[in-house]
Amino acid sequence: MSQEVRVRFAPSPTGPLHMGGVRTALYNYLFARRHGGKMILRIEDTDSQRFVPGAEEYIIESLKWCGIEIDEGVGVGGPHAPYRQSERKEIYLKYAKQLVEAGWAYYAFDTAEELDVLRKDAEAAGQTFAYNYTVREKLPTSLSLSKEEVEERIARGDIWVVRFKMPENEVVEMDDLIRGHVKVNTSTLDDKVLYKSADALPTYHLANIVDDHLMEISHVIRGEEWLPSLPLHYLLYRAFGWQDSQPQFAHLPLLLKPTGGGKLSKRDGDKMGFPVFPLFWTSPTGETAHGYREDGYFAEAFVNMLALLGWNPGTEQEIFSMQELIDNFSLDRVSKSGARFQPDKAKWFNAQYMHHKSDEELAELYQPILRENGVETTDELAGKAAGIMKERATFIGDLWDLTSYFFVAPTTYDEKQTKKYWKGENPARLKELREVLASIDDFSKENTEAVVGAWIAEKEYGMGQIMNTLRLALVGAGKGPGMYDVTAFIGKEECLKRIDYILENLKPIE
RNA sequence: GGUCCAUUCGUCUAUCGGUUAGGACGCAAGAUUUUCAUUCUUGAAAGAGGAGUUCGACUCUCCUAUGGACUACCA
Repeated sequence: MSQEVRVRFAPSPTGPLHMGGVRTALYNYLFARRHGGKMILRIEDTDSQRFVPGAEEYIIESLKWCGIEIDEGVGVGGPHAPYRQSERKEIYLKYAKQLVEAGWAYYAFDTAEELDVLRKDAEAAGQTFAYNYTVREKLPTSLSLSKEEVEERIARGDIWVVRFKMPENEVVEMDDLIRGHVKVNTSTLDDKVLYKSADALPTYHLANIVDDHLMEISHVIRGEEWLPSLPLHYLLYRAFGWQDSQPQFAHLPLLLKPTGGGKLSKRDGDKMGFPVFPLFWTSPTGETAHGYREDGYFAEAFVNMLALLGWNPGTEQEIFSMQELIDNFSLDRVSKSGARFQPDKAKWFNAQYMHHKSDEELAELYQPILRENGVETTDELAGKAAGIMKERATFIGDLWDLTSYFFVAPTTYDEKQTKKYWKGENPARLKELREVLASIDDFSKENTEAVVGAWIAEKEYGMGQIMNTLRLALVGAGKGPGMYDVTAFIGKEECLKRIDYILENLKPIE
């Protein structure tokens, strides 16, 4: 690529960023890094009505959590600052006027209410109202009104908008890096609003093109929902005379609901029992939504899962670090069709990352949970316990259930296991085993296993009966790792204590 | 309704004209095991339909069907 790669992620702060947005950001980031380019974060807050306090901070924190680094933009600054469109307000009017003067746009004085009426009337007549070449010279616009009247209306403070003057019958030919060649006839398009005088702000279309141009964006990688407005954007580049430096476009397939039936939306999450947001979210009105982070997902697993939803490396590798994603990413391996999000797969990815964590990493993550449960222990022991059981866990939060008996002696016993093993000769045998254990000096896993194994063999006892009875005493249930993992972990003294406890406190089943 | 995009196992996907259509998740069975798991092995499971082009089509073209997006003074 001869030209410097500059991509942008340009969310609108209308609420928490959902996972589809995170994926768009991720693909932009991977593409930028892959080509040694820059990743820009621009906040598109041109809709004052829908602005949600806290959303911008949420977006920034989400990207940070995911490891998506911003080179330029809101929060980090850069040569094209400001990167928040509300702070660039004064830039856009000039460009809107430039378009009007060049005959590519015009003023329109309709009120929102008037347009609503026109739409309703058309609907009632079984038609669709389109603001386009068929009506723009009949409605109050600078195309139908005299120059004087237009100036007068503007001067006296009538509200107006600038609309793009969509050519009447022209085929726009476009190229998309993912979809290939696309053609659209402009007659099917309408005259989009580019600028609104009421709040002195541009709409997405104008702000987007102007900023992408000013910020020297080389590639626009965004969701497929923008594909229908691509012809307008092409025409805008042409109207401004910027077609030579126009960015290349790539429209990403959508993320669909697990059930099919539509794109994943902000409301789907809690309804279907999985998070749709990266981070926990509290809206200004107090509503909350689950987040992957708080639900126990590792950022690396979340990113890995998202990366593979709509892109694949062409090999059978599925586990990728961020660096591996960067090294392998390319837009031509992005699929064209929407990808249904599957919560089960997300869990699987998390489990994979869990299994590969070191004891040290696990200790750090697990300690807070141990403390919550009233356990004070060393990082070494926390990590060791987690390490023994990690392969059975999907989330860090699973570990407590899986390892609590390493730290806390059972005082109640699982009913099923009790009925099965706390009967017959087993209690007496456990007493014998206690003495065997008491005589062992080297309580390591290997030695204990050798001594106890030899004893069972010599006595010709049933391995299953002995071990499960011991398990009942030490764990309190029919679960857990190999018995000698437990004995070695809790140590001789604690072992004997737990055996004594069950012998004294649990009545054998007759 | 209109415009545009898409369509391989239930799901995510590989295949870039010639394959027994491969992998992963999930599911089922078996093996291992002192328990619960893990793990391992195996299995079931797909080219939407119809025309063409071609020696040959999942792959190219067209039609149909289905799904989706867009159709705001929202992004």
